[in-house]
Amino acid sequence: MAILKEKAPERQQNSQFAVPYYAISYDKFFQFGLSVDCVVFGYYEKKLKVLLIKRGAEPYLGSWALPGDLVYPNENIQVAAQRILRDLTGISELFMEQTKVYGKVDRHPAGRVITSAYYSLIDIAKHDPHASAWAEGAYWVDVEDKPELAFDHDEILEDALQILRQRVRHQPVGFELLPQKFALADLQALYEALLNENYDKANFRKRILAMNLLINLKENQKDVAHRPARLYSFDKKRYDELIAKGFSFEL
Amino acid sequence: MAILKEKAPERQQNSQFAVPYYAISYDKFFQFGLSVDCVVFGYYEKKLKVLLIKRGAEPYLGSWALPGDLVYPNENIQVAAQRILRDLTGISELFMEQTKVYGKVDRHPAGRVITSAYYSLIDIAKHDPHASAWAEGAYWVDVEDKPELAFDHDEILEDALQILRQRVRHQPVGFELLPQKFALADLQALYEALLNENYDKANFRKRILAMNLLINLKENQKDVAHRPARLYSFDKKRYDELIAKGFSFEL
DNA sequence: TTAGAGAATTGTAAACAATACACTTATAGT
DNA sequence: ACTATAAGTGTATTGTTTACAATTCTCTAA
Repeated sequence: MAILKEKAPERQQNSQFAVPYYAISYDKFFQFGLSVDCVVFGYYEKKLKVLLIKRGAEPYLGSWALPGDLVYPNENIQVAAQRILRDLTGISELFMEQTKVYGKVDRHPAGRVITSAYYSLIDIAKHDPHASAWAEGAYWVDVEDKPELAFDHDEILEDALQILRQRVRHQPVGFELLPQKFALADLQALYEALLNENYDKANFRKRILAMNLLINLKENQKDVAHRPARLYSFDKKRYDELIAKGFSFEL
Repeated sequence: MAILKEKAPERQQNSQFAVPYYAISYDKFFQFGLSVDCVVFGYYEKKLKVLLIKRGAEPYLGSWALPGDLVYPNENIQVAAQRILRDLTGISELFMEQTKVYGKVDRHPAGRVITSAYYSLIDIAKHDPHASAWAEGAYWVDVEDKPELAFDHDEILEDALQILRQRVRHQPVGFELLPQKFALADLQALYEALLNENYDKANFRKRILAMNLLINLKENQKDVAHRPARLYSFDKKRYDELIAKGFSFEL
């Protein structure tokens, strides 16, 4: 361990556990509220959707917003996030990942509330959202055509979207948005919707299959008016193995 | 805007702005402390370093820790982060980026303190750290050979390291660790140290130059005992232009 | 002044991967 | 059995990456 710089001359101020010289009492530091806001993405009819609520309470009564709630003082953040999504969707084991913290002094009219944002991906067909207590209703809204949101939620959503696009390029999170069994064309359409690009069918298929992350279910689509496609599912076990070996997913 | 689900039956609980049914008062939600912890990376003698302090106050007096401090109730988080690093390094315009929030109920012995972590990259040669008030001293420590840290700082550092590696692959943040003027071999050594890989000198050079993100300074190294290398600097202006056009940096 | 050391820089053939696009196959509906 | 539609396959071309050798430049020390 290289030490490049020795101890500096003493000053006595700003100590984390003593009263600072300009006399703000220690308690003053413990006045923050903490909330979680969830950006829940879904995919439906070739469009990326986000789950929004209409606020049923002040402030911003009646406005559109991301689902979120205050965290209890004895509750872990991750647990709070799961609680909010469980209330909203009825699902308890959701894919969730932290995006960013938002803590502008004036971001919340009720006081200094900092919020930790999470994004989540779910298969819409499988799980319809309920409305919850603090909302008039929960709705799936097209991301491309969303209303203005309360608080700084527009910024939170924008950031989450950017992080989703980044992730989807480098990690196979996209599978969370699809049903368990899907055709390669479904996967391609999803990627095209998410990333706003078009891929060649033959080449997309080859690239995806070359990764060896799909299980061929030896089972075909039903009730389509043309040649039915082969169904696949995502091989999470194999993915974890590859990751452990230092494999990096690309597009 | 597609509405897939209408308003659900009413319940009255958990409201963000009414007292919940199990009678926790509203004030009870505003008891959190907020801190910022900074993971400052530097690069020196072909090793990745991190700036650590030795704590000069309880709790964890005498332990190694990341530099950090409580945020004032009227202070923006980003501002607090800059303040902490300015106290420590004397630099006011540092590259900083949020990594994650840590909020386990018991992570801090003094109460419920959630912390927002930031990482930062600086050119060690240019800026020596001071020790600050709450620390006995600030030291550059080899990341590969670091002591155990106070609080959950081991986890924070580990996560930051992972994020740094991810970033450095896809965005040219690495340049922040180098002096303004550098040789291609310096850049290669930096990448090799960061990512723990070895690159072919000829191919690395071609890949980097093909990106057109370096400015050839038409100026050579001095005082080396062999053919001096051409010096380059990073062309941030051009990078911003490319990004605006949807360019994505790779490795 | 010059030879040798050490690293920078350039060049290139071969291996590999990505792309465009045409072709073949399977099912449902008429 | 014929047509429409989309699934799935094959391949030549082009472009990129890799490995490794050859060359150039400057310093140092004889």
